Amino acid sequence: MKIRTDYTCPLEIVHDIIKGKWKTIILFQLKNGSVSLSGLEHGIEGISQKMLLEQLRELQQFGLVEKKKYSGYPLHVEYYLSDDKGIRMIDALKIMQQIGIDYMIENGMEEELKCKGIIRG
Amino acid sequence: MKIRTDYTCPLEIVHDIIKGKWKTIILFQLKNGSVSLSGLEHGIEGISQKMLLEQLRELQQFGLVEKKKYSGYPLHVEYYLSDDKGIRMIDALKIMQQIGIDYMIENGMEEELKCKGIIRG
DNA sequence: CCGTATCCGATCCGATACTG
DNA sequence: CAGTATCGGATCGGATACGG
Repeated sequence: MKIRTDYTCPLEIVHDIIKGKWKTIILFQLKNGSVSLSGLEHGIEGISQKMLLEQLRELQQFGLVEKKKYSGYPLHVEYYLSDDKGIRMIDALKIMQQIGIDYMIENGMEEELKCKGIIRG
Repeated sequence: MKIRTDYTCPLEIVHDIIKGKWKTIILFQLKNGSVSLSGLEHGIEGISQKMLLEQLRELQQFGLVEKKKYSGYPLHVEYYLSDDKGIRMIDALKIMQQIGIDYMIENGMEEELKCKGIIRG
């Protein structure tokens, strides 16, 4: 993805930052600290390596995620949220997640939440 | 759009709620009170009527937006944010908007913001 | 003014194969 | 373990025409 330089509205950027099937999930996976690529791949059910890397690259370009490489073999990198934009995006996503939880409860999908340990049974 | 009933993760819902090019912008247009369809169409540059109606319908299905019809001619309806999910989504979007503003400032797009009156020049 | 339907190009994303 | 490249089906979104 080529990053645009002609945004005229902050919400356009917001859309580009979070669009796609996986970005919000990837960000949430990072909210408790840095994770390796394979850790993310393992933690996110159904994602392909291609999508994971592609979306991580975009999140880095927008300054929400950073990467640290450790030298030596086997290769090892860690992805983590940036102090400013990344952390604040989590704050916003937590509000949205609660909206999603409410929606699930209102629409009879409470059991799935209990299974995942998101709410108490 | 057929609404799913098999969500297993609240963030999936979040994604469905905000996905698409226009949803965040539509929600923001409603943050100061109810607006008619034509008002929205006028206020959102570049949106087609088809997309506007389609996205409004989805936002209603997720419980973020509600609609009131006034009888009489010419036909008149007003769209507005729901007290619970709609308002809270705006809280989240405001945080995200600020991230977008920061991004624009950091990347030399400050002038556009001043033109729109989002920040002071 | 409000809302629906269809056509069609652009984009997204999953599968797969390959490199360092 | 980390990352790139390509192909093809599914979905998105703009234009346009039509109906209440």
